[in-house]
Amino acid sequence: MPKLHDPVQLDAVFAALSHQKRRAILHDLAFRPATVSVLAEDHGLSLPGIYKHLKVLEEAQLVIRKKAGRTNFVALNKRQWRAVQGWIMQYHTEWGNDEETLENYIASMRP
Amino acid sequence: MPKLHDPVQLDAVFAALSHQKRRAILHDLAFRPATVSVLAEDHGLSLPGIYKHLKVLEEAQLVIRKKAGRTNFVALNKRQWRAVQGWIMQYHTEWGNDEETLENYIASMRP
DNA sequence: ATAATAGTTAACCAACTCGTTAACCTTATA
DNA sequence: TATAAGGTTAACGAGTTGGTTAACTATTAT
Repeated sequence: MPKLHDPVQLDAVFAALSHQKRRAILHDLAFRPATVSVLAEDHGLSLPGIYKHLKVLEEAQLVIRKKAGRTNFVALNKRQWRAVQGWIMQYHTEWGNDEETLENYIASMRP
Repeated sequence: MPKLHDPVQLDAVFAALSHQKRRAILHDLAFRPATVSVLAEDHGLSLPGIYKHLKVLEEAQLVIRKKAGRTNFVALNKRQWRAVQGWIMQYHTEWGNDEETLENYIASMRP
């Protein structure tokens, strides 16, 4: 599994994912590429509105774009998506009750 | 694997992860719980500074807290962390070159 | 009872976000 | 060539973020 390391990239990726419409756009793009105007239509946004979201997604490298004439196609960047999955999955937390763990820890800290 | 559904929660979780210091705090907490002041010290922040970050993490339910006297202990909320992993991993993208996929798609769209 | 420790809250500020409308550029189409 | 279609850019405004210092509350130690 590929993995992200650059903090600036990670900031950008998670900021991009922190907005419902951008997650919805990615969800769409997971099935098929789309044009800028179709995305605007489908997500109830003005063209400048969708444009900004796409810019955020592109700067996070979560999507790639390709111009064909005056039409601009957008697709999911699977490589980056897998990198995000890699980052998230590197933290394996064991099963167990947090409250209990914290109680024990506090108890162990008492003088 | 548990999974997140509420868009507001997802917004909060990814916004929380979109800041380097908060990711560093979570990284710390993955090993052991800590107090507010120790976290402030370790991450070079004033007490109000760390406090705000912890509030963001707590609202995203990524950490839990427990007061013991005047000391406030913070721990990773493993359940929520696993839920985030679940959300991320539900999108399985097959291996393959995006550029190529997009090229093919554009070609298939041409009149 | 006084003082120190641990944390919280308030107030402030510069920078950024997310939406808008209006103006503009580029590439078809009539 | 003019017009339309598809995108981009600029400018603005309400709201949020991330840090600070100063003031305050609550708990422990002397």
